Amino acid sequence: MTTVVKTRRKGAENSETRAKLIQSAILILRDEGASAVTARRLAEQVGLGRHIVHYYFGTIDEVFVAIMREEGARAEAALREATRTGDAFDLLWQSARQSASIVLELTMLAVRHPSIAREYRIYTERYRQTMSEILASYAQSRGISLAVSPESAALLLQSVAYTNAVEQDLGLTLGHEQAEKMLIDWLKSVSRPQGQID
Amino acid sequence: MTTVVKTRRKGAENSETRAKLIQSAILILRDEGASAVTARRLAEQVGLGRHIVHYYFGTIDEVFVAIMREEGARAEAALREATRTGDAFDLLWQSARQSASIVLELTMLAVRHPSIAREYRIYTERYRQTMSEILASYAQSRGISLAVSPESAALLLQSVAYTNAVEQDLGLTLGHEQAEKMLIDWLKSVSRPQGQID
DNA sequence: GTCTATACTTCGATAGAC
DNA sequence: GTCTATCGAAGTATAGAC
Repeated sequence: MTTVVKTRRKGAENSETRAKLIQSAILILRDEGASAVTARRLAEQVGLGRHIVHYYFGTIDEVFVAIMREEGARAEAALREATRTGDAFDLLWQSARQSASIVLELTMLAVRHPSIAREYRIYTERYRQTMSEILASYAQSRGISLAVSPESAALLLQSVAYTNAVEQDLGLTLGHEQAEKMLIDWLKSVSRPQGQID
Repeated sequence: MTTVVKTRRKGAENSETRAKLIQSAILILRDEGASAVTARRLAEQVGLGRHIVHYYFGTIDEVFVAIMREEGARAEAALREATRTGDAFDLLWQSARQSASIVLELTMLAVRHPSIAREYRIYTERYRQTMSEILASYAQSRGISLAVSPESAALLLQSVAYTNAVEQDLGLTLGHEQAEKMLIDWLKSVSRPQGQID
Protein backbone atom coordinates (compact mmCIF):
# COMPACT_ATOMS: atom_id res chain seq x y z
CA MET A 1 0.00 0.00 0.00
CA THR A 2 1.71 3.16 -1.18
CA THR A 3 0.66 6.35 0.49
CA VAL A 4 0.94 8.98 -2.19
CA VAL A 5 1.75 12.40 -0.79
CA LYS A 6 -0.11 14.97 -2.82
CA THR A 7 2.00 17.86 -3.98
CA ARG A 8 -0.79 19.96 -5.42
CA ARG A 9 -0.03 23.62 -5.33
CA LYS A 10 -2.36 26.14 -3.75
CA GLY A 11 -2.75 29.88 -4.18
CA ALA A 12 -1.52 32.32 -1.56
CA GLU A 13 -3.83 33.40 1.26
CA ASN A 14 -3.34 37.05 0.46
CA SER A 15 -4.01 36.82 -3.25
CA GLU A 16 -6.17 39.50 -4.81
CA THR A 17 -8.03 36.95 -6.90
CA ARG A 18 -8.71 34.81 -3.85
CA ALA A 19 -10.26 37.75 -2.01
CA LYS A 20 -12.51 38.52 -4.96
CA LEU A 21 -13.63 34.91 -5.14
CA ILE A 22 -14.62 34.98 -1.47
CA GLN A 23 -16.58 38.18 -1.83
CA SER A 24 -18.45 36.80 -4.84
CA ALA A 25 -19.14 33.61 -2.94
CA ILE A 26 -20.67 35.54 -0.03
CA LEU A 27 -23.08 37.39 -2.30
CA ILE A 28 -24.08 34.28 -4.21
CA LEU A 29 -24.55 32.30 -0.99
CA ARG A 30 -26.79 35.00 0.45
CA ASP A 31 -28.86 35.61 -2.67
CA GLU A 32 -29.10 32.18 -4.27
CA GLY A 33 -28.10 29.63 -1.66
CA ALA A 34 -25.27 27.18 -1.20
CA SER A 35 -26.06 25.13 -4.29
CA ALA A 36 -25.43 28.18 -6.46
CA VAL A 37 -21.89 28.56 -5.12
CA THR A 38 -20.12 26.65 -7.88
CA ALA A 39 -16.66 26.94 -9.35
CA ARG A 40 -18.18 28.14 -12.62
CA ARG A 41 -20.16 30.94 -11.02
CA LEU A 42 -17.26 32.14 -8.90
CA ALA A 43 -14.70 32.08 -11.69
CA GLU A 44 -17.13 33.90 -13.94
CA GLN A 45 -17.33 36.74 -11.39
CA VAL A 46 -13.60 37.36 -11.61
CA GLY A 47 -13.34 36.74 -15.35
CA LEU A 48 -11.22 33.59 -15.22
CA GLY A 49 -11.57 29.91 -16.02
CA ARG A 50 -13.50 27.77 -13.59
CA HIS A 51 -10.44 25.80 -12.51
CA ILE A 52 -9.02 28.79 -10.72
CA VAL A 53 -11.33 28.01 -7.82
CA HIS A 54 -9.80 24.60 -7.29
CA TYR A 55 -6.39 26.13 -7.47
CA TYR A 56 -7.10 28.51 -4.59
CA PHE A 57 -9.42 26.39 -2.50
CA GLY A 58 -8.95 22.80 -3.54
CA THR A 59 -12.52 21.91 -2.73
CA ILE A 60 -15.76 23.88 -2.55
CA ASP A 61 -16.00 23.11 1.16
CA GLU A 62 -12.93 25.23 1.67
CA VAL A 63 -14.71 28.10 -0.02
CA PHE A 64 -17.40 27.91 2.65
CA VAL A 65 -14.81 27.78 5.40
CA ALA A 66 -13.24 30.90 3.96
CA ILE A 67 -16.66 32.56 3.83
CA MET A 68 -17.17 31.85 7.52
CA ARG A 69 -13.83 33.34 8.50
CA GLU A 70 -14.52 36.43 6.46
CA GLU A 71 -18.17 36.88 7.43
CA GLY A 72 -17.58 35.95 11.04
CA ALA A 73 -14.97 38.65 11.49
CA ARG A 74 -17.04 41.21 9.61
CA ALA A 75 -20.30 40.51 11.46
CA GLU A 76 -18.55 40.56 14.81
CA ALA A 77 -16.93 43.92 14.15
CA ALA A 78 -20.18 45.36 12.84
CA LEU A 79 -22.01 44.19 15.94
CA ARG A 80 -19.59 45.79 18.36
CA GLU A 81 -19.65 49.00 16.37
CA ALA A 82 -23.44 49.20 16.06
CA THR A 83 -24.23 48.50 19.67
CA ARG A 84 -22.40 51.62 20.72
CA THR A 85 -25.18 53.77 19.34
CA GLY A 86 -28.56 52.26 20.21
CA ASP A 87 -30.67 49.75 22.10
CA ALA A 88 -28.77 46.47 22.35
CA PHE A 89 -31.82 44.23 21.97
CA ASP A 90 -33.06 46.00 18.87
CA LEU A 91 -29.63 45.97 17.27
CA LEU A 92 -28.95 42.33 18.01
CA TRP A 93 -32.38 41.41 16.70
CA GLN A 94 -31.85 43.39 13.50
CA SER A 95 -28.36 42.00 13.08
CA ALA A 96 -29.57 38.42 13.41
CA ARG A 97 -32.40 39.02 10.97
CA GLN A 98 -30.08 40.49 8.38
CA SER A 99 -27.62 37.62 8.52
CA ALA A 100 -30.33 34.94 8.77
CA SER A 101 -30.11 33.82 5.16
CA ILE A 102 -26.36 33.36 5.08
CA VAL A 103 -26.11 31.86 8.57
CA LEU A 104 -28.84 29.30 7.94
CA GLU A 105 -27.21 28.22 4.69
CA LEU A 106 -23.92 27.74 6.51
CA THR A 107 -25.66 25.90 9.32
CA MET A 108 -27.18 23.31 7.02
CA LEU A 109 -23.82 22.87 5.31
CA ALA A 110 -22.11 22.38 8.67
CA VAL A 111 -24.55 19.61 9.60
CA ARG A 112 -23.41 17.54 6.62
CA HIS A 113 -19.76 18.51 6.25
CA PRO A 114 -17.39 17.95 9.19
CA SER A 115 -14.76 20.31 7.83
CA ILE A 116 -17.33 23.12 7.72
CA ALA A 117 -18.76 22.16 11.13
CA ARG A 118 -15.37 22.65 12.73
CA GLU A 119 -15.19 26.27 11.61
CA TYR A 120 -18.88 26.79 12.34
CA ARG A 121 -18.40 25.94 16.00
CA ILE A 122 -15.64 28.49 16.39
CA TYR A 123 -17.65 31.22 14.70
CA THR A 124 -20.91 30.51 16.51
CA GLU A 125 -19.38 30.35 19.98
CA ARG A 126 -17.46 33.56 19.49
CA TYR A 127 -20.46 35.37 18.09
CA ARG A 128 -22.70 34.24 20.94
CA GLN A 129 -20.08 35.30 23.47
CA THR A 130 -20.01 38.74 21.89
CA MET A 131 -23.80 38.97 22.02
CA SER A 132 -23.70 37.87 25.64
CA GLU A 133 -21.20 40.54 26.60
CA ILE A 134 -23.30 43.19 24.91
CA LEU A 135 -26.48 42.04 26.66
CA ALA A 136 -24.79 41.79 30.04
CA SER A 137 -23.36 45.26 29.68
CA TYR A 138 -26.76 46.56 28.55
CA ALA A 139 -28.47 45.13 31.62
CA GLN A 140 -25.82 46.42 33.97
CA SER A 141 -25.84 49.93 32.58
CA ARG A 142 -29.61 50.09 33.12
CA GLY A 143 -29.55 48.50 36.54
CA ILE A 144 -31.78 45.61 35.53
CA SER A 145 -31.27 41.87 35.58
CA LEU A 146 -32.14 39.77 32.53
CA ALA A 147 -34.76 37.04 32.81
CA VAL A 148 -32.09 34.48 31.81
CA SER A 149 -28.31 34.34 31.54
CA PRO A 150 -26.80 36.52 28.79
CA GLU A 151 -25.83 33.37 26.85
CA SER A 152 -29.36 32.02 26.92
CA ALA A 153 -30.81 35.40 26.05
CA ALA A 154 -28.48 35.55 23.04
CA LEU A 155 -29.52 32.07 21.95
CA LEU A 156 -33.24 32.81 22.28
CA LEU A 157 -32.93 36.10 20.45
CA GLN A 158 -31.01 34.48 17.61
CA SER A 159 -33.30 31.47 17.28
CA VAL A 160 -36.46 33.47 17.01
CA ALA A 161 -34.94 36.18 14.82
CA TYR A 162 -33.77 33.58 12.28
CA THR A 163 -37.10 31.78 12.21
CA ASN A 164 -39.05 35.00 11.85
CA ALA A 165 -36.80 36.18 9.05
CA VAL A 166 -37.10 33.01 7.02
CA GLU A 167 -40.81 32.56 7.54
CA GLN A 168 -41.51 36.14 6.59
CA ASP A 169 -39.51 35.68 3.42
CA LEU A 170 -41.83 32.80 2.70
CA GLY A 171 -44.95 34.82 3.41
CA LEU A 172 -45.76 33.41 6.85
CA THR A 173 -46.58 35.66 9.80
CA LEU A 174 -48.61 33.51 12.22
CA GLY A 175 -47.60 34.47 15.76
CA HIS A 176 -44.56 36.50 14.66
CA GLU A 177 -45.28 40.02 15.84
CA GLN A 178 -46.36 39.10 19.34
CA ALA A 179 -43.61 36.51 19.75
CA GLU A 180 -40.93 39.08 19.00
CA LYS A 181 -42.35 41.79 21.24
CA MET A 182 -43.18 39.56 24.19
CA LEU A 183 -39.92 37.64 24.04
CA ILE A 184 -37.83 40.80 24.14
CA ASP A 185 -40.00 42.36 26.85
CA TRP A 186 -39.62 39.23 28.92
CA LEU A 187 -35.85 38.98 28.42
CA LYS A 188 -35.17 42.60 29.31
CA SER A 189 -37.86 42.94 31.96
CA VAL A 190 -36.82 43.77 35.47
CA SER A 191 -37.28 40.48 37.22
CA ARG A 192 -36.83 42.00 40.65
CA PRO A 193 -39.87 43.34 42.51
CA GLN A 194 -40.57 46.98 41.72
CA GLY A 195 -39.47 49.45 44.32
CA GLN A 196 -36.22 47.70 45.03
CA ILE A 197 -33.33 49.95 45.83
CA ASP A 198 -30.49 50.08 43.33
CA MET B 1 -43.96 32.01 -30.89
CA THR B 2 -45.36 28.53 -30.55
CA THR B 3 -46.43 27.40 -27.11
CA VAL B 4 -45.67 23.72 -27.01
CA VAL B 5 -48.00 21.76 -24.76
CA LYS B 6 -46.03 19.03 -23.06
CA THR B 7 -47.63 15.60 -23.23
CA ARG B 8 -45.17 13.79 -20.97
CA ARG B 9 -46.70 10.89 -19.16
CA LYS B 10 -46.66 10.69 -15.39
CA GLY B 11 -47.07 7.75 -13.04
CA ALA B 12 -50.26 7.27 -11.06
CA GLU B 13 -50.56 8.87 -7.62
CA ASN B 14 -51.41 5.55 -6.01
CA SER B 15 -48.52 3.60 -7.55
CA GLU B 16 -46.64 1.21 -5.33
CA THR B 17 -43.31 2.25 -6.81
CA ARG B 18 -44.14 5.91 -6.26
CA ALA B 19 -44.87 5.31 -2.57
CA LYS B 20 -41.58 3.48 -2.14
CA LEU B 21 -39.69 6.31 -3.81
CA ILE B 22 -41.23 8.82 -1.40
CA GLN B 23 -40.37 6.77 1.67
CA SER B 24 -36.78 6.36 0.48
CA ALA B 25 -36.60 10.08 -0.18
CA ILE B 26 -37.74 10.91 3.35
CA LEU B 27 -35.02 8.76 4.91
CA ILE B 28 -32.31 10.11 2.64
CA LEU B 29 -33.42 13.70 3.23
CA ARG B 30 -33.34 13.23 7.00
CA ASP B 31 -30.03 11.37 7.15
CA GLU B 32 -27.99 12.92 4.37
CA GLY B 33 -29.66 16.17 3.41
CA ALA B 34 -31.41 17.51 0.34
CA SER B 35 -28.37 17.29 -1.90
CA ALA B 36 -28.33 13.51 -1.46
CA VAL B 37 -31.88 13.18 -2.76
CA THR B 38 -30.98 12.39 -6.36
CA ALA B 39 -32.73 10.35 -9.02
CA ARG B 40 -29.95 7.75 -8.86
CA ARG B 41 -30.19 7.25 -5.12
CA LEU B 42 -33.98 6.96 -5.14
CA ALA B 43 -34.17 4.57 -8.10
CA GLU B 44 -31.44 2.45 -6.54
CA GLN B 45 -33.59 1.99 -3.42
CA VAL B 46 -36.40 0.45 -5.46
CA GLY B 47 -34.12 -1.47 -7.83
CA LEU B 48 -34.96 0.42 -11.02
CA GLY B 49 -33.24 2.73 -13.47
CA ARG B 50 -32.79 6.33 -12.44
CA HIS B 51 -35.19 7.65 -15.07
CA ILE B 52 -38.11 6.16 -13.22
CA VAL B 53 -38.00 9.14 -10.87
CA HIS B 54 -38.67 11.57 -13.68
CA TYR B 55 -41.51 9.39 -14.85
CA TYR B 56 -43.29 9.64 -11.50
CA PHE B 57 -42.31 13.14 -10.44
CA GLY B 58 -41.16 15.02 -13.51
CA THR B 59 -38.75 17.14 -11.50
CA ILE B 60 -36.89 16.64 -8.25
CA ASP B 61 -38.78 19.58 -6.76
CA GLU B 62 -41.93 17.51 -7.03
CA VAL B 63 -40.29 14.81 -4.96
CA PHE B 64 -39.87 17.35 -2.17
CA VAL B 65 -43.46 18.49 -2.49
CA ALA B 66 -44.55 14.86 -2.16
CA ILE B 67 -42.33 14.47 0.90
CA MET B 68 -44.01 17.44 2.55
CA ARG B 69 -47.52 16.11 1.92
CA GLU B 70 -46.55 12.74 3.32
CA GLU B 71 -44.54 13.96 6.28
CA GLY B 72 -46.94 16.79 7.07
CA ALA B 73 -49.86 14.42 7.41
CA ARG B 74 -47.85 11.90 9.37
CA ALA B 75 -46.36 14.43 11.82
CA GLU B 76 -49.72 16.06 12.39
CA ALA B 77 -51.41 12.77 13.21
CA ALA B 78 -48.55 11.71 15.49
CA LEU B 79 -48.78 15.03 17.34
CA ARG B 80 -52.49 14.75 18.04
CA GLU B 81 -52.05 11.18 19.15
CA ALA B 82 -49.07 11.83 21.44
CA THR B 83 -50.52 14.82 23.23
CA ARG B 84 -53.34 12.75 24.59
CA THR B 85 -50.95 11.04 26.97
CA GLY B 86 -48.53 13.57 28.47
CA ASP B 87 -47.47 17.15 29.10
CA ALA B 88 -48.21 19.20 25.99
CA PHE B 89 -45.12 21.40 26.26
CA ASP B 90 -42.76 18.48 26.64
CA LEU B 91 -44.34 16.58 23.76
CA LEU B 92 -44.37 19.55 21.39
CA TRP B 93 -40.77 20.27 22.29
CA GLN B 94 -39.71 16.68 21.65
CA SER B 95 -41.71 16.51 18.45
CA ALA B 96 -40.09 19.66 17.10
CA ARG B 97 -36.64 18.40 18.03
CA GLN B 98 -37.16 15.10 16.29
CA SER B 99 -38.33 16.64 13.05
CA ALA B 100 -35.78 19.45 13.12
CA SER B 101 -33.44 17.92 10.55
CA ILE B 102 -36.07 17.24 7.92
CA VAL B 103 -37.99 20.47 8.50
CA LEU B 104 -34.91 22.65 8.26
CA GLU B 105 -33.86 20.95 5.03
CA LEU B 106 -37.31 21.59 3.58
CA THR B 107 -37.24 25.18 4.84
CA MET B 108 -34.03 26.01 3.02
CA LEU B 109 -35.39 24.39 -0.11
CA ALA B 110 -38.60 26.41 0.14
CA VAL B 111 -36.63 29.65 0.34
CA ARG B 112 -35.13 29.00 -3.11
CA HIS B 113 -37.89 27.10 -4.89
CA PRO B 114 -41.30 28.76 -5.27
CA SER B 115 -43.07 25.50 -6.03
CA ILE B 116 -41.80 24.01 -2.77
CA ALA B 117 -42.56 27.23 -0.86
CA ARG B 118 -46.21 26.99 -1.85
CA GLU B 119 -46.59 23.59 -0.20
CA TYR B 120 -44.40 24.65 2.72
CA ARG B 121 -46.77 27.47 3.64
CA ILE B 122 -49.74 25.11 3.76
CA TYR B 123 -47.92 22.57 5.89
CA THR B 124 -46.41 25.10 8.30
CA GLU B 125 -49.62 27.01 8.94
CA ARG B 126 -51.60 23.87 9.55
CA TYR B 127 -48.97 22.43 11.87
CA ARG B 128 -48.74 25.64 13.88
CA GLN B 129 -52.50 25.79 14.17
CA THR B 130 -52.50 22.26 15.53
CA MET B 131 -49.79 23.15 18.05
CA SER B 132 -51.80 26.24 19.03
CA GLU B 133 -54.94 24.23 19.66
CA ILE B 134 -53.03 21.78 21.81
CA LEU B 135 -51.41 24.56 23.85
CA ALA B 136 -54.66 26.45 24.29
CA SER B 137 -56.42 23.31 25.45
CA TYR B 138 -53.51 22.55 27.79
CA ALA B 139 -53.73 25.98 29.40
CA GLN B 140 -57.48 25.84 29.74
CA SER B 141 -57.52 22.41 31.32
CA ARG B 142 -55.07 23.65 33.96
CA GLY B 143 -56.79 26.96 34.55
CA ILE B 144 -53.75 29.01 33.59
CA SER B 145 -53.20 31.62 30.92
CA LEU B 146 -50.15 31.41 28.68
CA ALA B 147 -47.64 34.26 28.68
CA VAL B 148 -48.37 34.81 24.97
CA SER B 149 -51.00 33.74 22.43
CA PRO B 150 -51.02 30.02 21.58
CA GLU B 151 -49.76 30.83 18.08
CA SER B 152 -46.80 32.80 19.40
CA ALA B 153 -46.06 30.15 21.99
CA ALA B 154 -46.02 27.53 19.24
CA LEU B 155 -43.67 29.66 17.14
CA LEU B 156 -41.29 30.30 20.04
CA LEU B 157 -41.25 26.67 21.05
CA GLN B 158 -40.53 25.54 17.49
CA SER B 159 -37.83 28.13 16.83
CA VAL B 160 -35.82 27.32 19.90
CA ALA B 161 -36.32 23.55 19.63
CA TYR B 162 -34.99 23.57 16.06
CA THR B 163 -31.98 25.70 16.92
CA ASN B 164 -31.12 23.62 19.97
CA ALA B 165 -31.43 20.39 18.00
CA VAL B 166 -29.14 21.50 15.21
CA GLU B 167 -26.57 23.14 17.44
CA GLN B 168 -26.40 20.09 19.68
CA ASP B 169 -25.85 17.90 16.64
CA LEU B 170 -22.92 20.17 15.89
CA GLY B 171 -21.55 19.94 19.42
CA LEU B 172 -22.67 23.35 20.65
CA THR B 173 -24.43 23.81 23.98
CA LEU B 174 -23.82 27.42 25.04
CA GLY B 175 -26.97 28.69 26.72
CA HIS B 176 -29.12 25.74 25.63
CA GLU B 177 -30.22 24.11 28.85
CA GLN B 178 -31.30 27.25 30.61
CA ALA B 179 -32.92 28.69 27.51
CA GLU B 180 -35.15 25.65 27.14
CA LYS B 181 -36.14 25.47 30.78
CA MET B 182 -36.75 29.17 31.28
CA LEU B 183 -38.59 29.63 28.01
CA ILE B 184 -41.04 26.84 28.79
CA ASP B 185 -41.46 28.00 32.37
CA TRP B 186 -42.19 31.49 31.17
CA LEU B 187 -44.65 30.38 28.48
CA LYS B 188 -46.63 28.15 30.80
CA SER B 189 -46.35 30.32 33.88
CA VAL B 190 -49.45 31.91 35.30
CA SER B 191 -49.01 35.46 34.12
CA ARG B 192 -51.77 36.81 36.32
CA PRO B 193 -50.82 38.28 39.71
CA GLN B 194 -51.10 35.75 42.47
CA GLY B 195 -54.23 35.96 44.54
CA GLN B 196 -56.42 37.05 41.64
CA ILE B 197 -59.92 35.63 41.74
CA ASP B 198 -60.91 33.27 38.97
C1' DG C 1 3.67 31.84 -8.19
C1' DT C 2 -0.36 32.10 -11.25
C1' DC C 3 -3.23 30.23 -14.50
C1' DT C 4 -4.85 26.94 -18.63
C1' DA C 5 -6.10 22.44 -20.86
C1' DT C 6 -7.83 17.93 -20.72
C1' DA C 7 -10.42 14.05 -18.87
C1' DC C 8 -13.69 11.59 -15.87
C1' DT C 9 -17.95 11.29 -13.15
C1' DT C 10 -22.56 12.55 -11.57
C1' DC C 11 -26.84 14.91 -12.02
C1' DG C 12 -31.30 16.66 -14.06
C1' DA C 13 -34.22 16.50 -17.91
C1' DT C 14 -36.28 15.03 -22.38
C1' DA C 15 -37.48 12.03 -26.42
C1' DG C 16 -38.85 7.93 -27.85
C1' DA C 17 -38.62 2.50 -27.99
C1' DC C 18 -40.54 -1.73 -25.88
C1' DG D 1 -44.61 0.93 -16.53
C1' DT D 2 -39.88 0.62 -17.54
C1' DC D 3 -36.14 1.02 -20.61
C1' DT D 4 -32.24 3.13 -23.91
C1' DA D 5 -30.28 7.15 -25.77
C1' DT D 6 -28.88 11.75 -25.45
C1' DC D 7 -27.94 16.37 -23.79
C1' DG D 8 -25.96 20.28 -20.98
C1' DA D 9 -23.94 21.59 -16.72
C1' DA D 10 -21.36 20.89 -12.52
C1' DG D 11 -17.54 18.95 -9.40
C1' DT D 12 -12.99 16.77 -8.98
C1' DA D 13 -8.32 15.70 -10.27
C1' DT D 14 -4.04 15.92 -12.80
C1' DA D 15 -0.60 17.58 -16.20
C1' DG D 16 1.58 21.28 -17.87
C1' DA D 17 2.16 26.34 -19.92
C1' DC D 18 3.73 30.96 -18.71
